Amino acid sequence: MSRKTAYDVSLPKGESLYERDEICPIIYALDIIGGKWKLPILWHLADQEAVRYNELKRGVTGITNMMLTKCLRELEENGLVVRVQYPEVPPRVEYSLTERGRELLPALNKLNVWGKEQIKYIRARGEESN
Amino acid sequence: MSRKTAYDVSLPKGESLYERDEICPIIYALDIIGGKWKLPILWHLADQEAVRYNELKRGVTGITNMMLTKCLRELEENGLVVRVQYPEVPPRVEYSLTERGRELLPALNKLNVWGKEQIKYIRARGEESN
DNA sequence: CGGCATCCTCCTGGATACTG
DNA sequence: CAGTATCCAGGAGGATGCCG
Repeated sequence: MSRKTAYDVSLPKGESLYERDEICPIIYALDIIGGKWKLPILWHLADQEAVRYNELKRGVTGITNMMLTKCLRELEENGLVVRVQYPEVPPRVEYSLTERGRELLPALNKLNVWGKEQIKYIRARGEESN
Repeated sequence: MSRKTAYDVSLPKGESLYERDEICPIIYALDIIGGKWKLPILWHLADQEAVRYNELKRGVTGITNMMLTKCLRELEENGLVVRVQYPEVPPRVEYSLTERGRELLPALNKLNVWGKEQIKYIRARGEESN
């Protein structure tokens, strides 16, 4: 989805979640962790110290080299992930979450709680229509 | 983005944010509020009691009838928004957040806080490279 | 006023093959 | 082992026009 213009959503002022005429931090955040693979990658990094490229690839089911590399680069650019390359043969590269990356986890956890409730809610709703 | 398979991300068990072999609540949540217009619409509904269709359209800058209608229908299906139609001429339709929709706001607020920090972080980083 | 139908474009992500 | 390069399909979203 293209976000060229949507950051500056104009709204009436007030105590809303964001400030007028600013880029929206939530949309900004979601762009960073958006797409099909960013979250799976982040989770896989979340419960380990450092993970090697192929280890990551095995962990994130179905991802291709292209997408894995691309996502890791983007996460790195945004400072959520660090890449450490060891000068060995065969090559070894390890990825891990930065402090900034870890700071995102509580927010995701909130979403997680809501999402679980939502799943229950939708299921209950589906059954009552049977 | 197609989520046909990505819900069931396989990960080593442990105290990670989600349970193995379950659909991931975070991805589920992000799918519901994802896309270009859902968040702008939700915010616009967040600080009002009830909003009429064209009022909403004026508030969410740049959205077309098609996208507005489509997004509202999807939000309604997921129980975040209610549509109330009044039997008048000319027709009047009002949209508002449900309780479930409001329960999402605290989670978004967390993301908002992180996003603001992230913006500062990225800006600082950009300047140090000048 | 509050939509829906149709057509079209572009961008994300997939498939496949190759390399230092 | 840890990636790149190239090509391609599908779907989200945009433009435009019509309707009860």
